[in-house]
Amino acid sequence: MNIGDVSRRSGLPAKTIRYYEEIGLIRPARSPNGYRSFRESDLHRLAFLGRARALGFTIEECRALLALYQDDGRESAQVKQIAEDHLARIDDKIAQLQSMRATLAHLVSCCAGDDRPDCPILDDLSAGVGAPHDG
Amino acid sequence: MNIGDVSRRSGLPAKTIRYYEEIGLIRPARSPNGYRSFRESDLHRLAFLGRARALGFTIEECRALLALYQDDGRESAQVKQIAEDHLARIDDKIAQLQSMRATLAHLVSCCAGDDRPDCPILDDLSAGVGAPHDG
DNA sequence: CCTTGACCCTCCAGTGACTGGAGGCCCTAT
DNA sequence: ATAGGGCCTCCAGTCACTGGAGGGTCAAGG
Repeated sequence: MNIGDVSRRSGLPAKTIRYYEEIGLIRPARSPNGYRSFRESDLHRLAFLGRARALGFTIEECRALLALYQDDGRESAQVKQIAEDHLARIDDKIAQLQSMRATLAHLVSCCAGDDRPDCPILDDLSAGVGAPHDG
Repeated sequence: MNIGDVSRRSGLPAKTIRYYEEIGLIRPARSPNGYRSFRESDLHRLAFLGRARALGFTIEECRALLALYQDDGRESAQVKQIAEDHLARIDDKIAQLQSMRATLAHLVSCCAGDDRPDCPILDDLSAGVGAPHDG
């Protein structure tokens, strides 16, 4: 298979596949003409990577997961640890975004959104540093 | 004020403040010795930026918001538009993360996390591309 | 006068995970 | 011979910083 074929079958852009080779996540063979020549096992690895990335794992986590996947002597606890760490990160991010969302939604609901300049959003943003009021 | 003072008062790292100058968000004066010399108005801008960034606005949105803030002839609708676009982006991200979270939490709950190699997390990740099964 | 230490400066490189583009080779069909 | 699509490498850019090297400035203490 050429890169275009694996790109279509894995759903990953060719650029990304080349990048994954560059950082050592896959090692496709080469044809005499210099083209990358992918086996089914390469495609399988790429599909794995695509799923893991879609779940938000970092590249380094993907690398670790792939290594565990290949390792018959792994302990599922190692995999679970990676997944749980990632889950915790996701929860942090969700919490952060929800906090932003709450503040922002409130400000938006307070703003008339008309042709006048008065704007509670800007008022809030500019209210950070205490203006030195007599004292 | 030197950069260390505004850093402390705005909560932004000195590096970030220099960066904001580099990209034209602030224009502090200079002392004869070459040090940046910040006025209260610079600090105010930085605090504004800090708040806007904390709400997740991009730098370019911050630039636009600052411009509107300075513009007495603004219409609050312009501000609201930026905030609503951002709110929509946040909602997208939250939805995406929650979908990841759901899948991942399910997988984690299915994984024994012991010393044996069997792992539903890896099974799921590797189940992307149809293995050619007899036919 | 000299040193110490905290502060400040600029410039360069790196982060994560790609993405876009230039410039050029390969292969098949006409 | 040519046209087109696919493939190659290498370089630069994204976003918003962050770290570090190498060096100047300033006030206090010996």
